[in-house]
Parts: sequence; C-alpha cells; structure tokens
Amino acid sequence: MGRGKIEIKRIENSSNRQVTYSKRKNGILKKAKEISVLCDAQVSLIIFGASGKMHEYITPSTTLIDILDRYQRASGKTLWDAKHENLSNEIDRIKKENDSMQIQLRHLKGEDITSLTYKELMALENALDKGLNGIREKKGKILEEENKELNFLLQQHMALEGARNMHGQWI
Amino acid sequence: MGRGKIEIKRIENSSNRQVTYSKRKNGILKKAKEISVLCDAQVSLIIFGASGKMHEYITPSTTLIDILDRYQRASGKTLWDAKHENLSNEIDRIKKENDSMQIQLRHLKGEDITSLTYKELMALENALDKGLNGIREKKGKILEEENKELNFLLQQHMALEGARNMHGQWI
DNA sequence: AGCTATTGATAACT
DNA sequence: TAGTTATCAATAGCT
Repeated sequence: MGRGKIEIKRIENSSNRQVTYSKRKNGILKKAKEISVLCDAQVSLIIFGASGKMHEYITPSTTLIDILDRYQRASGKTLWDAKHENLSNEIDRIKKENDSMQIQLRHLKGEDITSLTYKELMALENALDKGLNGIREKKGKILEEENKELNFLLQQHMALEGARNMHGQWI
Repeated sequence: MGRGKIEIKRIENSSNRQVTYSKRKNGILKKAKEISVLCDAQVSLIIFGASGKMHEYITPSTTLIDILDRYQRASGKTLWDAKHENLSNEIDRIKKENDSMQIQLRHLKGEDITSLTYKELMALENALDKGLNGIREKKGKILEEENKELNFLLQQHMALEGARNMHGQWI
C-alpha cells in the first residue's frame, strides 16, 4: 500500500517508524470512526506511540467505561473488579464487625436479650456490673475531688470572714 | 475502496451493514496489529458489533489493564478510580461508625472513662443500670421457668414414689 | 462466502 | 516536517 510492499515487522529505521506511525495512526483512527458510523458498532481504540503520546477514538454515543463494562461481561475477564474485590471484601469484613458490635451494644443496654442463654446473661451481667462499678468509682472520685475543692474554698471564705470580724472588733 | 464510493453514514440496509461490518472489522483488527508491530505501538482495540459480539486486539506484549492505567494517567480521566472512590468513601463512613461504637462499648464496660464528665458518667450509669435491670429481670424469668419445670418434675417423681410405697404396703 | 473493479491508504520520495 | 505520488491494500457491489 505504497511505493513498495513492506513486511509486517518492526521498522528498524527510527524516523521511518515515526512517520509510518503517524500516518497509520491517522488511518486506523479514521477506520475506527468509519466502522462505528457505517455499522453502528461500539468501538474503543487507544494507541500509545513509542513517544508515549496517546491517541484514542471512542464511539461518541458511548463512553469508555461503558465499553469496558461490556468488555468484562463479554470476555469474563476482570479489569477493575479485581481491585474492587479487595475493597468490597474489606467492606464486608468491617460491616460484620459493625453488626457484631451493634449486637453487643444492644445486649449491654438490655435490648434484644430474649434469645440469650442463662450463661450468656450471667456473663453480660458481670460485664455490666463491672462497668457500673468502674463508673461509680469514677463518679465517686469526681465527687471527692469536688468536695475537696469546695472544702478548700469554704475554708478560705471562713478564714476571710473571721479576719474581717476580728478587724471589725479592732475598729 | 470498492466498486463505488460510499458516504460515511449508517448503512441502512441491514444485511449490507452486517457484511460491511464483518469485512471492516477484520480490516481494522489487521491494521491494529500492523501498527503495533511496525511501530512498537501499544494498541487496544475493542469492537462491539450490532449483534453484540465482541472483537478485540491488544498488543501482545501488554495487557488491557496496563493500557487503561496508562490511559488514566495520560488523559487525566478516571475509569475505575471513580468507582473506587465510592467504595473508599463507604469504608471511611463505616470505619467511623465502627470507631464510635468501639468507644461506646468501652465506656459501657467501664473502660477509657477518665476523660468523661460527671454528666456523661451519669448517663452511662443510667444506661448500665437499665441494662442490668433488663438482664436481671430476664435472668429471673428464666429461673422462674426452670423452677416451674423442676417443680413439675419433682411432683411427678413424688407422685410416683408415693404410688410405689402404697403399692409396697399392699403387697 | 468468493470475486474484482474501484477507491483508499500509505511507502518512498521530495 | 509536510506534501506528492506510485503502488499496494481494503473493500463495495456483485455473484
């Protein structure tokens, strides 16, 4: 298809290769467009030349993503699904963790306990009791601290009051 | 490029369209292969005909995924990243939910409560107390039922025993 | 599905 | 690097 026939193998002369690439790239892009228009075909053509520059043709009435979705369904091969799967698995794992915690929380609040065994209830009771003790201890400490603080303030005030009274006597 | 020139617009005659599709499909696949070999180009060509059947050419030394990765980098468009992002967001959301529940659970178990205010501790205490009451009530009911069952069994046994004794007297 | 007249693509050249 | 053209390749219409 030119002044001479050529073998289909890598063109060694780099500048010839570059020229041929440029011409054939235009040619194939045109062909892609033509078959798409003439025959109602969905086409995705992506080309990277040796220079690294990209050229593409995607049938205008669609998107590359659509074509790739279709590709996956038609070929059975996975493209992003492989990457997706990891994330999906993580979501599943976390959701299970979540559900389990949800249930634990409900149980600790005394909800949804009808199906629990006596033994499970005992364990729950212990956990709650322990928790309650911790809370009450903490509450107690907070109250003690407050008490101490109040006592200190009261002492200060009383001392002040006493001083003022004594001062009054002296006047 | 044929017995007559044709306009590049949809071929209305369906069988002509099918024939043309088949011929041009082969042609463009050949072109894809040729440019790939001749010019060291990375090519991905995916075609869906009206029949739904797929045809593809991917430069053998690479994979479609590689090409699409490159496509994303070159075009700035996202293919699977968009889908990825949705999943990632969901993971984030669930993880936050998770963390919050984690904390609630710890608090209910009386752990990590040093930073809580007195008011928060009161709320916690109430929740625990309520939970504990529920649990104990449930435990009580279980014991009651069990007792009822045991009583019933005991009555049966005693009745049996009584009968046996009476029977013994009769002998 | 094959054939071939004709158009289209392009290799070598400028 | 872009334009020209002789030549080869693809294919439209036909069988």
